[in-house]
Amino acid sequence: MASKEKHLGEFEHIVLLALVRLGEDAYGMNVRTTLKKLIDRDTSIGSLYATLERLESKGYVTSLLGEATAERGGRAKRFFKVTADGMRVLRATKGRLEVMWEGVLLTPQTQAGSPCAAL
Amino acid sequence: MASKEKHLGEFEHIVLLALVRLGEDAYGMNVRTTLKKLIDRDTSIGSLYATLERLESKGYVTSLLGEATAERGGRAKRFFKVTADGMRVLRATKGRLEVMWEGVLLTPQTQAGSPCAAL
DNA sequence: TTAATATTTTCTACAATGTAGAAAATATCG
DNA sequence: CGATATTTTCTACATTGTAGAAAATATTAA
Repeated sequence: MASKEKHLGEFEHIVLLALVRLGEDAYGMNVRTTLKKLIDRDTSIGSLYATLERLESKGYVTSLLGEATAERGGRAKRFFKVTADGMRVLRATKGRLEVMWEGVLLTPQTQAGSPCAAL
Repeated sequence: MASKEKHLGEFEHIVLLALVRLGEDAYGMNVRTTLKKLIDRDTSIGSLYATLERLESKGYVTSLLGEATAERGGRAKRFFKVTADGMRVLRATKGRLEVMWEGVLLTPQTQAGSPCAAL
């Protein structure tokens, strides 16, 4: 057959992007606050870690426990890093979305007769 | 609290876009072939209709049975139309994705030190 | 040292979305 | 009518999204 592409879920997509952006500072709680700041998205810790773990089991990210010498209270951070495969699937996902969006108008007052006459 | 946004699932997103593009000719089987042509995505009929129905129950599309006077064999087509709400959620989804993608590099040879050093 | 507090992750459950294929419906044509 | 063509409906299950309590583990105060 054809098309053996892997698809990123909507939230997986977002989380993976947050990890890329955070770079060296990519750990759970930080991803959470980042999503809140950037797109005002509220996510529970459970949702986040479940997704993080699934991304890891798919090989899109790897994780490593942080240094125990941090000067703060609390449990050790777990840092995540997006893998080459993770970047690949991000690229593919973006590409497909771009193709699908091609020519689709978004203005609230879409002109009649256009292929996008929903409004 | 905040952020009462509705999120489109990955496939819902794609299907909604296909419907917009197909315009007057947006019915199940056609969406299927369109997805295959545009992004080489194989979808079973079951997957497609399940999603179409969910989109309708959320108010993102409406549907209407086609004319019985079609000059061909087979069952009547069911045409779908994206609603104003459907367009709204598409816009919102795209906006969030654009924010998340901002500044994220995708070239396979990403330069070291950049926030995107996965490759 | 022990308790209080702070920070982050793990665990457990369930809801929503994605996926598939057989079956049903319904039209034309020989 | 029976064969064939086209499209949708139905039934089931896998994967992803969601949440919050509990656990782990560090610092600081008593």
